[in-house]
Amino acid sequence: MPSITVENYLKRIFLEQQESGGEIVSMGRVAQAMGVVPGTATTMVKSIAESGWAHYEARKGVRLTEKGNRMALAILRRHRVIEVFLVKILGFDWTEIHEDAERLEHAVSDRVLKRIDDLCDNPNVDPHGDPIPSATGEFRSRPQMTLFECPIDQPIRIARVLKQEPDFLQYAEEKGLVPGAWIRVIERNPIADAVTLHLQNRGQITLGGKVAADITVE
Amino acid sequence: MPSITVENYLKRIFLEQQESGGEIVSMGRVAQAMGVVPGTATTMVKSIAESGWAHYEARKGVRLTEKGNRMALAILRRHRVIEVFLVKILGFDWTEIHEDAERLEHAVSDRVLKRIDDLCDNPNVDPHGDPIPSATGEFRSRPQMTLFECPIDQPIRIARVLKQEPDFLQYAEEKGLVPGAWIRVIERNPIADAVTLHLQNRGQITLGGKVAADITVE
DNA sequence: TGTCTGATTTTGGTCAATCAAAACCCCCGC
DNA sequence: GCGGGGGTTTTGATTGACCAAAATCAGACA
Ligand SMILES: [Mn+2]
Ligand SMILES: [Mn+2]
Ligand SMILES: [Mn+2]
Ligand SMILES: [Mn+2]
Repeated sequence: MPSITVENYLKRIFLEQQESGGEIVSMGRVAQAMGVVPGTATTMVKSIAESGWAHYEARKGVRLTEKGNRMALAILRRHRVIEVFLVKILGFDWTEIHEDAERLEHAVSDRVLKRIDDLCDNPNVDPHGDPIPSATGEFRSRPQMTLFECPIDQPIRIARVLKQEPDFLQYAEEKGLVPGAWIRVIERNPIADAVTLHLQNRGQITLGGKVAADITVE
Repeated sequence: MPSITVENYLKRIFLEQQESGGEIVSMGRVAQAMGVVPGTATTMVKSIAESGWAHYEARKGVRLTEKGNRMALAILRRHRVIEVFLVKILGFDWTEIHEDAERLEHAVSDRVLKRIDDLCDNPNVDPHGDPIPSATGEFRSRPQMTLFECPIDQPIRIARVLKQEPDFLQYAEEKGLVPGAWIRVIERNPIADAVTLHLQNRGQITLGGKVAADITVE
C-alpha cells in the first residue's frame, strides 16, 4: 500500500526514533536522514500522518502510530532477511549488500520473503548483527554494551556493527572485526578517547571513541 | 537509469514488436498492453523516444532503437531468470510466479542477477519455456511449431506455454500440459477449431484453436 | 475526389515527490 | 521583556505518470 518512498520514510523514522530512545523525531532529522530538504520532509511527514502511519505535531516532530510501527517493522524485516539471503545464499560479502537490500526490500512480497526466510533458516540477526523483527512484529533489541562500556581483558564477542559506511565495514572486515568474532579489550583511555583491542591472531588496533561506541559486544 | 515505468514500457514494446514480427507498434497497442489510456501511451512513448530508447513516428507507431532493444532484453532477462529462481530455488509453482517476477525485475542489480543465474545453473529457458536472453544480449527465439501445426500421432514435447493467464496455467498444470512434458496429437479438426491430445497417462483432452496456438512443441 | 470514422494526439488537470527561497515562529540570552 | 537566529513551514515551481475529453488526422469507402 505505501509507495516505495513512503516505505523508506517509515523505516527511517522508526530507526531514528529507536536511536533517540523513543523520542519524537524532528523534521530536520528526518530531512537529514532521508537526504532531502527540510521542506520536503515536512510535506511528506504530513501526508504520512494523513494516512495514519504517524502523528505529526508542527514544530515538534513526528512519531509513528501503532500501525506505522508495524509497517516499519515489516520493512525492516524484509531488509534484514534479504541481507542474510544475499550473504548466506548468494555468497556476497557483508560489507557490500546494503544497497541491494535497500532496493529489494520494496519488491519482495510476503510469500517470497517467507521462502527466503526459510531458505536462510529463519535467522534472527542480519549480517551486521542487527536484530530481525519476527514475522509477527516482535522486536526486542536487547541492550548490549559497546566497546566503551564492556569489561576489560576478558574474551568477548562482537555482536553488532552499527556503523554502515562501506569504507568502515571494509576496514572492519579486514581486521576481523566482524559480528561473532572474539576479541579482548586491552586498554581504554577516556581522556585520549581511545580503545585498544586485541584481535584474534591479527595483532591489536586502537579505535577512536566514535567508532568504538558503534560496535556492541556480548 | 530508466524508471520502473519506463522499464515496463520498454519490455512491453519489445514483446509486442516480437509478437507482430518486428512490425512497428501502434499507440493503441501499447496503451492496451500497458493498461493505460491512449493519450498516456503517446506521451510516454514520445518521452521514451526523446531519451533515445525508441523511434516514434506520429500516427504510425513506435519501434525500439538498438539501445532500447538492449535495455529491453536486459529487463526480459532479469524477469525470466528470476522466474527460474522462484521455481527452482524457492520452490514456487510455475503458475503463480509472474507477479513477483514483475516487481523483482526492477530491483535486482547486475551483480545480484549474476549470482542468482549461477545458483540456477544458468538456465536458458524460464519455467514457461520462454527463452532467456543471454547476459550479452543474444536472443534467438528459435521458431517452433504450435499444436496446430505439429505432426500428428507422434510423441512430441511441450516447449512453451505462451498464454500467461493464471487460470489457464492452473488448468495446464493440472493436465500435465507443462513445458517438457511428452504428449501426442490424436486429432486435429480445423473446421471444429479443435485439437485433441493424448496426455501422458492422464487421458486425453480437446483444446480450442486459440489455446492450441499458444502452446508450442519441439 | 470528398466524407466519415476510428485511431491518435492535444489540452487541461491531478497527484506524488521534490527543490529553492521566502515567511514564520519559538526559545534563548541579554 | 525583547530581539535574534535557527529550525520549520509555506509558497511557487518542476518533473514524471496518469486520465478525461476535445481536437485532429489519415485512410477506407462511396
Ligand atoms: Mn529502501
Ligand atoms: Mn544490516
Ligand atoms: Mn515489471
Ligand atoms: Mn515467463
